Amino acid sequence: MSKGVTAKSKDYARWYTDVITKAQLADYGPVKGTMVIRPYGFSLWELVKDAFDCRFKETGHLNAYFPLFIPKSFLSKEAEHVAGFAKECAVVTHHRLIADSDGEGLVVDPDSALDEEVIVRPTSETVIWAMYKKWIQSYRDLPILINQWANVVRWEMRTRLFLRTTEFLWQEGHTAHATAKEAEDETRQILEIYREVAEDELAIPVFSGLKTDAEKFAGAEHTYCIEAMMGDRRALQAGTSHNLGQNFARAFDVTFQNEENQEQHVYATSWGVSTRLIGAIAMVHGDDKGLRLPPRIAPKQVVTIPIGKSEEEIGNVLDYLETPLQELRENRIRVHIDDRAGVTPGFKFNEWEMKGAPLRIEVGARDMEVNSVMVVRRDTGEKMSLSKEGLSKEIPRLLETVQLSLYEQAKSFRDENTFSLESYDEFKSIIADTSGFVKCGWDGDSATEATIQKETKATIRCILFEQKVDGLNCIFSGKPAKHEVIFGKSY
RNA sequence: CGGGGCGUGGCUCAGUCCGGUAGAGCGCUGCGUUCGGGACGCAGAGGUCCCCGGUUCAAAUCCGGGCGCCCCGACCA
Repeated sequence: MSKGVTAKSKDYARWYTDVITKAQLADYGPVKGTMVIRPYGFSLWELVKDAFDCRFKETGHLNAYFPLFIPKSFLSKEAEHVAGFAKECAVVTHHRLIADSDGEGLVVDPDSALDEEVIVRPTSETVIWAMYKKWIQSYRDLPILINQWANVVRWEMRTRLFLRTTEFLWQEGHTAHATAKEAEDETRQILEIYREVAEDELAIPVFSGLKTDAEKFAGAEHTYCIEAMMGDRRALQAGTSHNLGQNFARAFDVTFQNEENQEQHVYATSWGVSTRLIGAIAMVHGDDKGLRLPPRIAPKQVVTIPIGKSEEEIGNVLDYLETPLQELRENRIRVHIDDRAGVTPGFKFNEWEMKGAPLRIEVGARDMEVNSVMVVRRDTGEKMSLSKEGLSKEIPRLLETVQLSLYEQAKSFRDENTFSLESYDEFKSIIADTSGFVKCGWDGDSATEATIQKETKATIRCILFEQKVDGLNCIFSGKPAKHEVIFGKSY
């Protein structure tokens, strides 16, 4: 691992790429736009995933798996949905390769063309609703609360590790309900889970709200979202929950008989978060030394680095630490001992800072003499000498402190860069000069939204749940505001 | 798809203008000394200079053609 990363202030995009690759979260795959998630990055993803998965299960959802391949014709059944995804679909047209006539290469066998071409799922609404049609007859079959963890493919032109890759991992929930209210409750319940995981586990403060029609999911009645601010003050959509109404039920003709024996279309929701969240964690918390991971999702919460001049001295340190570290493990703390030989302690300090381990324990002869250990916080860099006996109590407390501190730091940063404005001139200069979020009134007109986007590149990230529209005017038109919204430049 | 740049050891790149033994730093391997903030010495390994063709006694270097990648603009979780 070469030294350091490009300074955040110097080149944010490069800083980000440096951190992701040097912390060994991910690497570029051989096909343009693809990404390898390396073991450290995948461990992080697994912890994020579990935080969501257990909450989905607590609220009655079950995991299932639907196919990667979808008949091309399915995509076209819902008009908005096609328009949204058709232009970025990978299409499978053949099923065989043969040796090239003039050498060693392989070419597509023209005789192997598929009768019906299939697409690689960009999202699974269509296959899932084709199946739900078979499974739903009566109100007794409802609700269906299914989630799947899967990969999807969207053929993007410009990609960035975790933030936008051709293939990515995500979770997509697809539910079917008897009433509009149930579907709406589900959509909101999931959004609340997203908010909770983002804030409590990933330590990322978010704005929750509604997407405008221009920004909503293709095929949804309406879309709720959580929006976060990255370290360069740009917005990142961190999760979306869609109320699909009866759009997909109509497109796939999915009906049920209600208690009054009437045939009705089913109400639907879908919702997702993706590996993009890993990018968000890096951008919200990272600094010029690398990642800073919130303890609740850090693969290694406490990294111990023994210091000594010989194998024997290292052995003594490991003996010294055995009991306290065992106690921590029994307490379900993820403890790692970096006892690699031939690498200096200083190198290890830097490496684990790059990887964002929340706490580091350094132990050498000096500590053993006074029956203590040196503990260093990644978020602040603060070093403290703690008694060996107190560790099993102190470490969990410190991890909590770091968790909260990261959240507070991120929240202060976001709030300092969120401006409540009333003048469009100020709006333009804020967006152009420092970036950041602008909280302001909007007249609800999509033409206004489009013009602002054209002039400033800022989009409405969300219509806030908590609204104060009394006396508020539209930032652009000056007409009475219909909504209070957050504008920002987005990823 | 439009504009710009680049392909040389695992990585970052020099060498190309002006043809003449393929280099540096980092990384890697071995041994020794080190070890509380990215250690040092010695010895080594590692190359289709993107590909194809041409010019030449001789091509990483010149000429022609191709391929690939990166950056900037129009779409996006």
